[in-house]
Amino acid sequence: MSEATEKRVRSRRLSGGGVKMVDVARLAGTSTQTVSRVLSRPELVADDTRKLVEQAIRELNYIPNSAARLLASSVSHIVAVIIPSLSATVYAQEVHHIVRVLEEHSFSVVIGHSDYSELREERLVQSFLERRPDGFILTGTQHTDLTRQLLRNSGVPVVETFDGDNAAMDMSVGFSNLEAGRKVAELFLSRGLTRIAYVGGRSDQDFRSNARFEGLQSRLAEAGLAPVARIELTLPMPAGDGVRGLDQVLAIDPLTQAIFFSADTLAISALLECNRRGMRVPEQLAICGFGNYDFADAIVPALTTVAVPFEQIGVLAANAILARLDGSVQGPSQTVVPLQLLRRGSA
Amino acid sequence: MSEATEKRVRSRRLSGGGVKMVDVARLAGTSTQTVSRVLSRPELVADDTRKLVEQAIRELNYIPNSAARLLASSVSHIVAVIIPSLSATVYAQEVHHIVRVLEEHSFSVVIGHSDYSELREERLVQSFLERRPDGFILTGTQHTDLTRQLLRNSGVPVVETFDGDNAAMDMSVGFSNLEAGRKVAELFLSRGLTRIAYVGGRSDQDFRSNARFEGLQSRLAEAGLAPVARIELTLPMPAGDGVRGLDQVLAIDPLTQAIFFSADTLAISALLECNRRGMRVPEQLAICGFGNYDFADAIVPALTTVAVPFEQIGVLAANAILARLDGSVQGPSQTVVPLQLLRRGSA
DNA sequence: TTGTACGCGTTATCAG
DNA sequence: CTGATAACGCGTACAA
Repeated sequence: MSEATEKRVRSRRLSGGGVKMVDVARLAGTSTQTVSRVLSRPELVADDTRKLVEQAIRELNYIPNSAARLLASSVSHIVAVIIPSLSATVYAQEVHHIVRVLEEHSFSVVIGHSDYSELREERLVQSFLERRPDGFILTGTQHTDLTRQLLRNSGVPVVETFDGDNAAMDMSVGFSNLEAGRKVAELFLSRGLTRIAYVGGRSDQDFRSNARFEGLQSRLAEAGLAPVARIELTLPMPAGDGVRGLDQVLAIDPLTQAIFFSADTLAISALLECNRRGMRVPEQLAICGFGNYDFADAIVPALTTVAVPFEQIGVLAANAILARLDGSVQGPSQTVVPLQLLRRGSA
Repeated sequence: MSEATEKRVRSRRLSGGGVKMVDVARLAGTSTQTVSRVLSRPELVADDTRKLVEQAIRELNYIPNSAARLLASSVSHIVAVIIPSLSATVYAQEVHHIVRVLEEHSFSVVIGHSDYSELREERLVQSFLERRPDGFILTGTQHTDLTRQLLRNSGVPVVETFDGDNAAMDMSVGFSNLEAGRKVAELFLSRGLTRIAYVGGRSDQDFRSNARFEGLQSRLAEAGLAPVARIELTLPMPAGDGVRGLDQVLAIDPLTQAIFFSADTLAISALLECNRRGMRVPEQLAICGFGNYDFADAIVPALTTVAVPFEQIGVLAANAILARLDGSVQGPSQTVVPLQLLRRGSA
């Protein structure tokens, strides 16, 4: 390989044009230290020197190397986010707002899918830890022991989201899934409905859905109702699974009066299927969803559902990390955001 | 600060427990080089030594520092992905599959939102470049000059997605938006519809929507039809905007026979609104969407739409980066994935 | 198959 | 306000 070729390859890999801080310093006639200061704490540099440096930076198209910065300063400006899947609107929404907030504070977000598996989450944590993130945002409070140990050991701020019922390792921003279930139970009870079913994710995959079921179940039991039928779907659940859930419920009890679906996607597809079959909603079958997604109030009848403030969760989670990093907040914290039952046409 | 406290703080920030390769080497009784080899090319190490090292790694909970690795090897194992917004299902889906594929190859994905702005994209590129990513995946082919220059200069593989009509800077994986428009025009023509409207994003924001409009318009013009009415909505467009688009179209021409919406979300909400108003679809008004989202075929009448293989786009984009990185593919490339018009009930 | 010496690009420390 | 020097933790090249 000729020297020229080698140089080209090298600079390509470096992908910074090969220009580094020394080059800027040389051109500006200062030391690298001053360049560094202009970049991180410009107020400490004399105006003239600063302008000289800034000029040199532009001229050379200098792009700092964050790896070198991390190595020297042990601050990565990275926040690692692990969610079950980006194809579920819920999590996509949450991440959207996390990214939005963190971008404003010049943090980068690296993202990973646990695919609803604690083990995959563990592997991701392990691999993300190599990047020395300044914060972690996880989903739920269910993790392997190793995950907990790794995280605790690393000392990185951790926010667990979507679960306000269980204790968090560090910080948490979530809502009470138990309460969601109870709210829906109340609704059904207030309408005098007694033959009730629940459709959600598999109990070994979706722990937060479990809590919603528990809430529903326990409140109904308090009212003296028989245990509700429960259908467990394998995650991820495409919208069409709502129809399958509906069919399984009706197979168990054709006279079922109400179904609580663990996600609006399921509820909507079930409701539309009822329309198609001529089953009257809510008279013949009441349907309640969870999440208040797009179209929940556009379909006919409009979907009764539990509104979850996904945006707020994302924003608060990001802020929790930021607050811990800038030192304005110190200890653990547990934030529970409110849910709202939206009574519309379907239940 | 006591020495102990100082040490604790330090190790917290390092978030790797402070254990480094030398520590592992020391415990295993080898050199760091051997540890390094065990991590990257285990086959070059004798079985016994390897086991010793692996044992030491476990015992110390050693977590490699990717910044140091990058600094020494100039490989970051990071791919930067920039999309307009994660709250649009399209992009969330695409990213989902990008992440899925890249995770399998132990690449991390950092993600950013351009918010449909070239300038914000430019700033993101600038900031991501500091991390020396091994690849970039962008959306569309519309970028600022600086973005192009920065990217070209860096030598990083770049994939532009969602636009198969325009020339790419390096590689591209997309579909023809022009063709999408033409396909829909054909459909309307075949049904003898002549008063046609288009509802999409603002022309200065959504360039790919522009192309769909062009395709529609030009094909209709070829058939001798008058220019179609065009409604421009400001991005991001919540689903409810479909109704606003519908209203604006009807305000311009109450006798409009067909509308092509630039996204299914808009089309679905408009269609449901038509149902509510008692406007018969497609007899009175034909509706065609774009994207084939969830519920497109669950509503009544089922939505006629253009199916876009978002998953395939994500997978191909990720693979394009990977192929370039492992050297199996060298030059630029332009991949166009096929679209499919799904004729269903609404048009 | 393993070890040694050095460089990667930046920031912290401390002196001036 | 600025500069010299020493880390930061790992991979590469080369030698053994």
